Amino acid sequence: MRFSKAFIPTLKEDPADSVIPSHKLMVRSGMIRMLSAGIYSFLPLGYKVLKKIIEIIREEMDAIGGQEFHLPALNPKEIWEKTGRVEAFGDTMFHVKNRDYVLAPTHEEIMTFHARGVLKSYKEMPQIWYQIQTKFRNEPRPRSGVIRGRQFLMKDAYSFDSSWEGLDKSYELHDKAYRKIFDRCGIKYFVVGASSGAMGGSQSEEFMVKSDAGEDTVAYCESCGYAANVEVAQSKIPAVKRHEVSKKVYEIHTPNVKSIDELCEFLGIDERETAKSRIYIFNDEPVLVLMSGNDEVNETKLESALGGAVRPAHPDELKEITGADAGSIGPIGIKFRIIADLRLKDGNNLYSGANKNDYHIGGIDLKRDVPNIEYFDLRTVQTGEECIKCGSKLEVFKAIELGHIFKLGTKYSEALGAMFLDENGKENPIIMGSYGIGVERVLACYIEQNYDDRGIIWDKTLAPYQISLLGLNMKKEPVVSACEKIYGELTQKGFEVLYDDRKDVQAGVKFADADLIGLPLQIIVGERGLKEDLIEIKIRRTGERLKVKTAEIIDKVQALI
RNA sequence: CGGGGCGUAGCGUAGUCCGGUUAGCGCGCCUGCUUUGGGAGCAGGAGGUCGCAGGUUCGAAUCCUGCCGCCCCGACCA
Repeated sequence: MRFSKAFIPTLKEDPADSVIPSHKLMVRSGMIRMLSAGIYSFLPLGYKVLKKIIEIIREEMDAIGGQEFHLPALNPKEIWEKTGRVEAFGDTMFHVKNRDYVLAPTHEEIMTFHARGVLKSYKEMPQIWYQIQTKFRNEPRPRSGVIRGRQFLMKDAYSFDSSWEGLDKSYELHDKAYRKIFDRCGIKYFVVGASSGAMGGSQSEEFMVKSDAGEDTVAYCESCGYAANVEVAQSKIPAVKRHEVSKKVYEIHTPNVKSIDELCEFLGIDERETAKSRIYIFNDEPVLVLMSGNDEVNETKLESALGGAVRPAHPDELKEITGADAGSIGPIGIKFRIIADLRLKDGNNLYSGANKNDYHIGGIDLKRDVPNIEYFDLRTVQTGEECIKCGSKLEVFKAIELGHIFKLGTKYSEALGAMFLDENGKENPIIMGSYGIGVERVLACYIEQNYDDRGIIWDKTLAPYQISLLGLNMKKEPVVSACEKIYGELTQKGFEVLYDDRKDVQAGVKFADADLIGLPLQIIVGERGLKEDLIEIKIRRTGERLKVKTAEIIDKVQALI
């Protein structure tokens, strides 16, 4: 491609509305432009990369026996009502105004619809069906460029099995395919066990990339590879020690002492001797949640312990419920349900609130004084705690979810009546899995991991072109003819070359654009070098420069790429 | 949806508090000449409903009201 004919609108300055590096660089290098919040147009350069990612995904999906579909994004609302997901998605789903259609945010329903009545025998399974297609989600707050959009490309795949063992196998196949896809794309990722959330189903794993732009928080152990979303992560943090002798319960006047830190300072004790109370509302009933010291309540863990959605009690409800404000609440004298973090199990000689403002209680023995207490893992893991598996230090950080694989089970097949006959002629719901990859996120994450202060750094696999050919002064005949020759030969050999043949552009501008766009190799043809019969090759990633005889340039490029 | 910020030419911005020339600057764009290995120089030029609507005023980018859009933090999130 000749730069003079290409539409690659590069920008010298960062766009004002972008924050993260990948977003800035995609806009600056002319890959994308925003149309509206969370809605991006891919320009030719960006679309070239996207197509390469799609092709890798397609190859690996085909390699595990996947069959590619192309389903409509416009769906009758009725089918979504059958699975209860119109309500489940709520405002996240786009609704068409002048007909009873919705824009599909995913495709479990539609794939199941097609399986229903067609996959009727165990003999026809397993099946893996997938597509690479646009999804629509009315995100309340799109952000980070292409990472969270209202319209985005997803590779979504669905497996249909006649047994749970079959599902395990399909799930394994996807796990392997995903690893190959991300490896081939050159992305450094890790896999975490996750809560399956509103998708339903049992096992699920997320493929994550470490990034400050991420929306998930994960705990990761470098030495053994343990990784888990903080929603479910555990650590080896020691339980509170039970002392041999339990003291008696006694009240302490603690004026203006609100936080655990203040309490520790006031009494000269360690935070491990304290129990913090939080009040949550579950099914319109209050629940007191007791945590050790400054441990944070993990609401996801709390919800799975209780088996339903919770909300923190409002500050003005607290006094009515407990008799005290936040900071003075404790387990003694509470008549409603009390649950505590496992770390506190059978703890004694603890300090907690007295349910009376400005008072705390010491000498609490949970076993003796709070007999109905229930214990669950409720705390949020912190950086520096010991890995639950190997005991090394855990690191907690933000990450972007690139892909997610789920064992769905029979939720959708049951709701939509997708049944098959087994070996015994008995009717059963098809056992399903569902597997997604955010295609633009693969692109954005690659860039997040591969850039410097000059621009993007492409490996040849995803690079929109492999080679930048820079004709430094296109008004000089020797430069032009050398460039044309190289361009012709490389193109003939099947290389994708972006040939900067712009006539009235300064050398500096060409260098800057080449570094910004970031193709792996730059062939630099200038009058100066040609006088000595030399052409320069620059390797974008390392900045290394090689001077090569004109006659050897093609061989050298082939060797380097 | 809560909190904060912003909206002036294709991009980046000054001016807004305290109303008053023809709305300024840099980049980019067009023409000509020069320059040509790391974002050139000179000269000339085009490009603006100052987000939209209403109001106050002799006069509004500037003050008031409403709306829209964009970004960030939070909530939410498959």
